[in-house]
Amino acid sequence: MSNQEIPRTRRRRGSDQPTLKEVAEAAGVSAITASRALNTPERVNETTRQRVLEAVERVGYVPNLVAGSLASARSRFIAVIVPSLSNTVFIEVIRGLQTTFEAHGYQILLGNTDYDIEREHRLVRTFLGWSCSALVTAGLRHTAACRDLLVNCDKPVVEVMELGEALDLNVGLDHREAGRCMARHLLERGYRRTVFVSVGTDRDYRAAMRYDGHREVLAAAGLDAPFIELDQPSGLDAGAAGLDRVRDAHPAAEVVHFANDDLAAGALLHAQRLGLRVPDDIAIAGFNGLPLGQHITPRLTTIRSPRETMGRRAAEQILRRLDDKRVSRRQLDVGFELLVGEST
Amino acid sequence: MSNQEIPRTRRRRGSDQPTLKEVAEAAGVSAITASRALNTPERVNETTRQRVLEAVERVGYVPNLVAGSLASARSRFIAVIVPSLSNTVFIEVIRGLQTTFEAHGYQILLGNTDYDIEREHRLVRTFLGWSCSALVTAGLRHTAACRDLLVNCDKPVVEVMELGEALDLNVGLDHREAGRCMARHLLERGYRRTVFVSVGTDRDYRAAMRYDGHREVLAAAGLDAPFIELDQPSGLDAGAAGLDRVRDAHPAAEVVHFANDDLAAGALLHAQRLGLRVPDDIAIAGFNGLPLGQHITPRLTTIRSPRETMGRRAAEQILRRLDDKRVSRRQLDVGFELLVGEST
DNA sequence: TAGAAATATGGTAGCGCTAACATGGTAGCG
DNA sequence: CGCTACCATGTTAGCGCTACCATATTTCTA
Repeated sequence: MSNQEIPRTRRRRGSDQPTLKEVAEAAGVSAITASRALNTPERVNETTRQRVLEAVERVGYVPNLVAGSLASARSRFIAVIVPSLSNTVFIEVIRGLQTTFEAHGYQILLGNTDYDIEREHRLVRTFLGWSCSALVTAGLRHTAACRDLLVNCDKPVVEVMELGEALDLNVGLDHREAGRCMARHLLERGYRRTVFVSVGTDRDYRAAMRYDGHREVLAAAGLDAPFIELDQPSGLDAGAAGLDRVRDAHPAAEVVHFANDDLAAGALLHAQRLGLRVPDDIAIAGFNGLPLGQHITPRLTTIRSPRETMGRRAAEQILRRLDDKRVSRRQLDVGFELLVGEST
Repeated sequence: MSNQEIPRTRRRRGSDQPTLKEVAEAAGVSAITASRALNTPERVNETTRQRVLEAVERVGYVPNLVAGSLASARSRFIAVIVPSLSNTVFIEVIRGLQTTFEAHGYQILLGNTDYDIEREHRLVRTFLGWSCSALVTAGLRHTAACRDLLVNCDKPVVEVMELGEALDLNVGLDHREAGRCMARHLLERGYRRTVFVSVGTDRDYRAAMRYDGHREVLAAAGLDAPFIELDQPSGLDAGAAGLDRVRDAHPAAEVVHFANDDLAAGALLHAQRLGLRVPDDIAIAGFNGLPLGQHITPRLTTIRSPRETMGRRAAEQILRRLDDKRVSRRQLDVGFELLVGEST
């Protein structure tokens, strides 16, 4: 029969980008040598390497990293999972991670949980599907299934922000102690009637931990520690509203301990507008140590958290682990610093 | 011979994670059916689909997205390239992109150029190597090689922030016009002696464009438009320093037009500390419309740029393009809004 | 100078998945 | 009833790269 079934090759090149094979042909070497010239240059002869690099230029080769990852079963991705991009705190941690990792040739895969641990779980699955080299996630609270994935994935996992019972590596600070620290400062200053103001402690549970520390210290001094939770997103507006709420519900309050500097600064600026004298009429304290607080008059008393450092340290721990140098301490306390301004 | 060369299969499973094949076996179907059950559920029988999903649960399958991308020649990555993570402006654009893309099942691959277009070029290469579905990059300035890559990659490319001669899609605002707008406002208010203060215009060239607009309007009114460039990173500190520089170099200045709100707010807070009356002793204007400016007394006159919206619009354009619905306008002006406070 | 060790390169076989084509069964229609 | 149309599923062949092993050549060592 003249019309035989020709099992014609089914070509389905993804694109018409040149491949490593074409580079190899252009350089007159095998594909594997071309691969080595690009990835482990010390394992090929210098002149060969030059020929390959030249061929890369000539044909306009862009390595297909997807194929490389599949073949080598590792990518150069670092999964970074944060609860929010609206909070400077996480941005700065990301910056620390990003700077360190990018310098070592790793890419950040950014995920945002919106404070939902189910979403965290889904993101972890996705990122593991990308064979990421390591994962960084904010906080110690996860769904059970997510914990399983993280424990069994056999990759470095860093939980950042707070300290505690971690899955693998842990870089953060002790929020309860930070709360205690500020409360002690307030007592030293002679304040007795405090109010702690926070937003959404179900989401920002670290704020709740700081409140716990605060309350503990006041309780030890035989004092009450009233608490107000605002039902709006954190920000300067919320801080202003918080101050109003305090003046309404606790007219005799001497000092307001805000869960973060955005709230505290909002309150401070609002106090200015209302013509209240800070700290004489009402004292104000915050948490985070944002630059803004140090520019307002009076300067805000707050606690500086080393956010960018936290990101850098986390990245360093991971890099060390990936280099297979054992990581000495699995838990790293980055500490904090009380900044005393004139607002208390 | 009893000791034949057994060409033993060299197994080199990347991990001991279950694969789709194992899921398929557990469900009693072929691999491709399992694949379809997960990716195109409408193409399999409902009961089959259920069996597959159940098998996925049972064996604890996590899809290998790297393999999937290689086979299908597309990933669900969107490359996002920004010059800095220290600037709220880019963060908010990223937030807009992130929210929209994550809702459609795309992952953000984040790159930071640190205002270096060579680094941008390298990032573009890397991201193309990951078969990203689309690229978003800040600004219209690229190296020639980078332009080539972007033009020839046959993927949606959006240049955000400013408007102009774009490679593909373009979402942004007219910075020169924003500069003009503020300058006109200042003239209307009766100010004649202005100073424009900026930082690193070689990097933040959009600030330079705003200055161009500012100068143009003043020149049309026959007025000089002195300019001061600070050599420190933008921030409240720099704003304070900027105000000092102006008072030193231009003691008769009536108004300072700052390149952004961080600088302007820093100056405003510094003026408070110095006991200067704003706007009577010196008026202050900014750009961006950050919340901070609206909380300071007097409120900052500034221009609100729709940053998160810019990200969202860019994402929508890309999604439409990926769905192959032709995108009507390739250039999208998101506009801006003059916010008049009491600082001018 | 033989033998070991190091260096440089190549051939082959996958990595885990999906596109393309093939097949068998059921429904629709004149 | 024969035809097409469609649906559900399977078979095969890659996607582009690198791990693993093998081989050839050079250098070093005893």
